[in-house]
Amino acid sequence: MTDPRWLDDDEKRLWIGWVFATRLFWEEVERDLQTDADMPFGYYDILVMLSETPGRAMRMSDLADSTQSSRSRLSHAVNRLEQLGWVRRQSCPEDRRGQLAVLTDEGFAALAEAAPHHVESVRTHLFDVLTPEQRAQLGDITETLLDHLLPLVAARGDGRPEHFARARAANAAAQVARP
Amino acid sequence: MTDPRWLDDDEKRLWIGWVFATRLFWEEVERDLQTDADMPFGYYDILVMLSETPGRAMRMSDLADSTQSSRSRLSHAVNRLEQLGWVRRQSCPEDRRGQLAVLTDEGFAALAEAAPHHVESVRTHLFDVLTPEQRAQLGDITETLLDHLLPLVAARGDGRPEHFARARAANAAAQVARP
DNA sequence: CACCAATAGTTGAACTGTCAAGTAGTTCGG
DNA sequence: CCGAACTACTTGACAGTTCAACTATTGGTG
Repeated sequence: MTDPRWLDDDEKRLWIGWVFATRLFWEEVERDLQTDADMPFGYYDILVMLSETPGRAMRMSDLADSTQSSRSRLSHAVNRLEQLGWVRRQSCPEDRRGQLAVLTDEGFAALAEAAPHHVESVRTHLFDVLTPEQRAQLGDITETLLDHLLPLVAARGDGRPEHFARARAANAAAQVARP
Repeated sequence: MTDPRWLDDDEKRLWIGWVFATRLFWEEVERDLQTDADMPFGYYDILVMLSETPGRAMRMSDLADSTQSSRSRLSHAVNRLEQLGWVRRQSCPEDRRGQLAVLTDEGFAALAEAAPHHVESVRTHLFDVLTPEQRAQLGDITETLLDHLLPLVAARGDGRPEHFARARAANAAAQVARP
């Protein structure tokens, strides 16, 4: 690599702040979720996505895409969720390669139990600490980052970005399951 | 839990943007580092921290604290790094419970090789896409988040926050090892 | 219609990280 | 100067992730 563009002091400060903030934030949220509901965020996210789909069922690929997950990861995750009794697999009528992941009543209940804690956690660690102005700015910034990141992911053909719209439209990952 | 404070639509949008942005960002950076240097960010971070310490050696606990790492995690990581020949353990003269992690020449070389790619990756996925104004705002926001998060971590007695200052003062994680 | 590429999903091995428990050395009160 | 409490670090089992390889099915194309 020729002539690396090293960071100057301001940039370093921002970088380190970003590293710590994002990583600590996720540690906190995952930790809360683990404590309150005994599930990792990735599983929570899957349950939410299913809970908000009509029929509470989704094709594996679609589910993978809308949860920022590789197919492999999702497959393993659904194995685990199936074993917990929260999700059930069902083969897809239209496409015999396909599988549907179906949220069970137990899964829905687990989610309904977890959701209020999780929302509280998200508020505590994100919304409550930011001013309205900062929220607006952060919204902008994440927009910008996503404009850069989503095409990258798309280019690798991982699937996913087509589904960001869907994930975004859905309540995805925070609001959920008011019974 | 009584009366959860569900997110409204704007908040949901921000939340989902934040989730995707932070997670995709880290996926990209970790992926780049894996591709270019065949190491996870956590290991890179350890090597950087060592490389910037006089003597290129550090107590395990200090190293853990300055890399956002539990002692256990660090211990495992150093096992791996030792096995790669990049770090060497050495028992600490002043405190016979203590261990020093020492960066080897091979470790330094691996870092020097990785660093330019990594900086480029960080620029590409973060700095280059943001306007100067957005950078300033993001700096502010991460500050704010850290003001909230660091005390939390501290309260759990994980160690760490005392060392944030140090990590910040050091070049930590991006600039590095101009030989 | 037969073939072949692309799609859907799974699996197992290797790796990283977490949690709880364990060892060893230090410090400090009585 | 003895023992209890604390600190430093390690370990082993386990959970989640990735990667590469594999099976089954579908959808063109000649």
